[in-house]
Amino acid sequence: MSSYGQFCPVAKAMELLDERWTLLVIRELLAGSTHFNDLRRGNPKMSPALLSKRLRTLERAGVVRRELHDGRSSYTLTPAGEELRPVVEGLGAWGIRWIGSLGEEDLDPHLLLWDIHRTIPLEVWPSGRTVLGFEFADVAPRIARWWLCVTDGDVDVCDADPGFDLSATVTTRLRTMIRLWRGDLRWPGALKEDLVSISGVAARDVPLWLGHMKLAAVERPA
Amino acid sequence: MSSYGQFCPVAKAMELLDERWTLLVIRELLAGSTHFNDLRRGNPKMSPALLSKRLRTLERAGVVRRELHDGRSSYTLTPAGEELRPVVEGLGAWGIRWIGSLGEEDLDPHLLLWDIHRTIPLEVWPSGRTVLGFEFADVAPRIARWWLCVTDGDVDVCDADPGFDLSATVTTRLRTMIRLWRGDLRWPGALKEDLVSISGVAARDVPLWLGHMKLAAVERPA
DNA sequence: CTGTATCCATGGCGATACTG
DNA sequence: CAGTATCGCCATGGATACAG
Repeated sequence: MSSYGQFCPVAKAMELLDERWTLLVIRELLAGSTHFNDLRRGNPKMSPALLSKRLRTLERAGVVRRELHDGRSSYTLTPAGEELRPVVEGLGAWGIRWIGSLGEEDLDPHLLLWDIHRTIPLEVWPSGRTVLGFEFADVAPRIARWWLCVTDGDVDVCDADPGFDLSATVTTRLRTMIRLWRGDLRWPGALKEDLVSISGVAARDVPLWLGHMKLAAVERPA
Repeated sequence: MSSYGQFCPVAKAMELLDERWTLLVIRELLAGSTHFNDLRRGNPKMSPALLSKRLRTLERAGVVRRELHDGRSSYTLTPAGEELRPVVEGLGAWGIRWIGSLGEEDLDPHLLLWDIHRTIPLEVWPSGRTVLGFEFADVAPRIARWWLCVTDGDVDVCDADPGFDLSATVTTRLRTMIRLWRGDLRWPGALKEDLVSISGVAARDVPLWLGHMKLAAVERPA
């Protein structure tokens, strides 16, 4: 966080915000994560030491507030931090418009399921228990199969078979599933071209159940 | 520019944009600078090697376009780069609202005059030549005196006496002048409290001539 | 669960000089 | 004017282990 030697407000903002991981931590807080390990789950490649350091810096800067509730610490955004929402959303909108290509290293199934799990449109899922399976064709067997268990408004991500009956199973390449989630690819077209297949009694409902990430709605450049 | 290992558009955007100086270079391009040395003037503490590297990275990313006009290279933003304007403006608005305190190292008179020189409201200046002097009380003598020469829509910054008659001279601390320029402080109050004094025949017009930086209009938190 | 403590390698970046 | 070239430091941050 060394100084740029400028009085310009953009420079002063960037002194705090342009350090590696910082805005991604804020993105997680904006998304509603409040606990240390949730923040880690949203940024799995960030070391805990560095996360701790970033949180402390943001707290000193008045962007993050740390509180202790029955021995558990929780992190929330102050009004100053909350005001970074348009900036982070603007960066996301820009990113999805202009950074189209994803490298292999960007395709993390855990991150995909974690993101799906927290923005899923629960209101369109049936009541009772619904289990949705994923099978990714092109990743290591150990992390190729995932389950989403939705039980009366509660969502769980499993990387091991929970044992319940499956309402449907989605089979595709991880890259394809991520492109669908990001809105780079549309469900009808992907199904028609056999880029993805859905089996099970509730196969027709899966696209509706999953939806897209919020930024998927951003228009793309012509 | 190492990868975050995430498909999230915010993360992909930050892979490119969170490197030191990058968004400040883009800020300069958004402000209208097109030549290498103009970009340097806007970021005087950035080494030319690093500026060169950043420009190349941004060009590869499709954000900056480099062109040669009669042997002079010029840099302009592509549509993708131009679309970063709301992000940079958002960061500036956030910065001026929430990062109030400026360190001594942020108070660069050259940067102040350079910024004034390019956003000055020429339409309210008289026709013919007008010369405005600055005297900063609290900086090293070598960089304490500056002149702004406005000649029929052309603005020049001088760090040596141009020799013309002065329409007015502004005398104040550099910090105070910067606070006025940023809109942290208002001219009437500063004059009344003798934080700044203006001498010369056109003394009354100086606040109007100078105006403020654009972000000065941003409302501050209560 | 919520972090701290250490260690270490890397390479980013600052400084300076120089060139066509 | 518009950059390259070179050098070397040190801080950043990645990895891992461990602790209250």
